Amino acid sequence: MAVTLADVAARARVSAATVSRVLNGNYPVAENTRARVLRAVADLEYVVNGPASALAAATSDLVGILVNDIADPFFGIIASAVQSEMSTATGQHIGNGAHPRTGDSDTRRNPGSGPALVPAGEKLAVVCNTGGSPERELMYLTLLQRQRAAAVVLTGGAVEDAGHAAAVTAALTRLAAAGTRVVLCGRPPLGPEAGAREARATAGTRTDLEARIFQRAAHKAGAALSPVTLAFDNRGGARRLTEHLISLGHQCIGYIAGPVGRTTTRHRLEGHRAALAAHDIPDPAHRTVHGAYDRAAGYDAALELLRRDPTLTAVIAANDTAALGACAALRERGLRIPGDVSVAGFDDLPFSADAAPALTTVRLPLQEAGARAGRLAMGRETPPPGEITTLRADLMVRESTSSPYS
Amino acid sequence: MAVTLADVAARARVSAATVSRVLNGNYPVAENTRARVLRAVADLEYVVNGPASALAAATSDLVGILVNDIADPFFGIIASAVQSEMSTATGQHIGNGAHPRTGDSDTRRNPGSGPALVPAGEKLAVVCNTGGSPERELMYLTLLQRQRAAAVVLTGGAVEDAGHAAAVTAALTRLAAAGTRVVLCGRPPLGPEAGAREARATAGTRTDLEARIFQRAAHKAGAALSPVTLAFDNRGGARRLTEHLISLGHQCIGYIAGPVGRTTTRHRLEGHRAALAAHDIPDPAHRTVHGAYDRAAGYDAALELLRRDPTLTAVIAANDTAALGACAALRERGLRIPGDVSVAGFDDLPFSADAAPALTTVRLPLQEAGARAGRLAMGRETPPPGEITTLRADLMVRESTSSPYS
DNA sequence: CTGTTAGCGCCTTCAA
DNA sequence: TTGAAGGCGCTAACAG
Repeated sequence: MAVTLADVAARARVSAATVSRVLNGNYPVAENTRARVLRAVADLEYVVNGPASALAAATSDLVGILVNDIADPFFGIIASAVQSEMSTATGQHIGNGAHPRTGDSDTRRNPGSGPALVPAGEKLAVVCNTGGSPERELMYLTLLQRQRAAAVVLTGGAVEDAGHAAAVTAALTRLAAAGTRVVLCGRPPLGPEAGAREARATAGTRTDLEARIFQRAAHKAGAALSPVTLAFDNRGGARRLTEHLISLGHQCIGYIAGPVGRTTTRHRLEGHRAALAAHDIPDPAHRTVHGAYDRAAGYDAALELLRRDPTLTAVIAANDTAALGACAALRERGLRIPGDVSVAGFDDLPFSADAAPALTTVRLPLQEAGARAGRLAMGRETPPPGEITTLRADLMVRESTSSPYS
Repeated sequence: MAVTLADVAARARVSAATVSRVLNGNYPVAENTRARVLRAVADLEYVVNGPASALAAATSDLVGILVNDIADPFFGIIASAVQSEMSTATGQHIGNGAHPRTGDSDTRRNPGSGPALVPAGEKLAVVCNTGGSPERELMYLTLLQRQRAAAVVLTGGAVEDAGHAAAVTAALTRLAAAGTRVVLCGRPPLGPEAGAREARATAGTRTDLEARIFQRAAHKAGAALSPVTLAFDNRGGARRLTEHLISLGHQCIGYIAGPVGRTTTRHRLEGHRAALAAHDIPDPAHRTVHGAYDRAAGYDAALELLRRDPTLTAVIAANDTAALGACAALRERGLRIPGDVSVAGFDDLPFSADAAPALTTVRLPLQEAGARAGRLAMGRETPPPGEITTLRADLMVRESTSSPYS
């Protein structure tokens, strides 16, 4: 059927072993032999059989990046950074649309037509969209283990459910045991404690079966698994944001939280509440509304908050997208921002600075996080001591917030 | 090292073939044998070795989705749709953050802990970010061929360069020859003609080598390759958009085009110019500025257009993101939208409706396109007659455009 | 319905 | 520096 190593070997009049060696560049080969082989490869348009080589070598060049929502730039930015960092060729983002450069770089270019020359060691970084579904997350993890992926990067918040936490921990443990590098990026650390706390928190509603499953997985995982973790300081950022509003004079702040049962949602909400508590500002339950991390949810939530308490002077959303939805809702209600109501978001996605008014928010170093995760996944950067790094979350004050007395 | 089929077979006291059969569900197996095998699989936490099975079966469950910019929701939305359509489990997007449902669905669920049960035939849909780089595009194509991908979906505009077009055509031809399904989504059709026209257009600047390469590839590809194509009506949409502005009374319209050398850029620009020409409105070159498809480019371009011609009454951007950047620039210049200057975009991304003022734009059925591409890639939908479908591009009139006399 | 027998294409010792 | 040979784990005919 397809061209195989043997065909190339025959044409180059060498053994298959030699062809393998020049292709993998991990063994000395005479220069002219090497040239002959390369020519044969080009002539035959030979393309390595990935499965075969992965089988023989017991490793593959697949790297999986799991995201909760690929349509959300939050994840797109992280994934993009992970990928660029992983590509050996320093492929730049050709944003300005310049014609592809044809200059010869250091790397030898493709001689003639035929398949693109893939640098040895090049990884196939792929992003998998879980859509926030625990089942799909586990499925992808299994699928990646099947492929004997070289590395797996999990991004974004996790679902808070003891059973699922245990299952993920188990899956990651298996992956790690199989030699796959595991990196958590913008995701809270794993570990028995995390799961245990959840287990306690939801104990009332959990079945015995779930409890047992969890115990088993937690036990197996034990201290054995502690993947490299890059976490965002969601709590701290949220707290600083709310404190900013408080310092402006706001006392009556509505909070549009993310979906319930997600770590990110909880951490941001905790930060918000910590700020309120620190200033002895009451926080009645009706001032918090949960919703998805999208525009429509922000829109609906803002309306709901207003309905519950028309005296609100500020609204904080769990992310920028929802914040903009909230802005739209407030505007339609005839309220001016920040004149009548201040609005703030979280993440500092690119469009936030361009909104009208520009959105006050919390900047997360998405790019940096992705890049580091990429290097970690490639094994090009040694994990930080303790294996868990917390990334800064800086307050970005812009035009959408002001004093309520103005 | 890892648990293998043989281990499972031994534990279940059956042959490896039998285990394979129950796992792949493509062959009758006695119910109790089947149960025994499944139990062994769970006990041993066995996970299929993907490479090995791909090698033996000469196919894999990998499906690649190539996008130009994963951080751009335009691609995120398409990719997301492709993926959901591909997942056999009707995994919904859990947007409302409800706790994962634990109800037993029709599909048998994971018994106990252990690896997630992956439905037979489940594909691993992965998205590859080319960053708009032709080299990376080719590299990914080769990498996917290596993996013997089941299907490849190319999304978005293509780079217009004879050499590259030929290389892509050649790569896709090889892929198709190897049994990989190829789908073009939101990307203009391939084919010798397309390449040929480009070849002619740029003949002056091309080297003989490139010409020869192209000839060869075009010849090989010939009529042989005509992948299923889903194209957007970029020309028509752009034309209708510009006509809308003209009908409002605008005569002096600035155009912020996308990066040069891209099909999408050219098609939209052509539609714009066709509208102007049809109404005998002059179109001096200085009214068009090229830039990336991002916010910063739109911002800069708007400023440049204004500098060149302060009498502009409208600005059309090649996409929504750039349009919003342009809005920001105009606003900073003290111009009101649409009072002083009308602004329009393209794509109708979710945030466009929420901008202030809501953006007039052209809606592209991204979701629908992605979903169809997904079905096509899975072979679940037969290609339309002629194998090339053009998707509608509907004008969405909102608040950012108005008569220049208002 | 289940077991047996060959490979699938490549990598990797081990010799030469 | 190169060749020869065995096996990686699974699937797909064939038998039975």
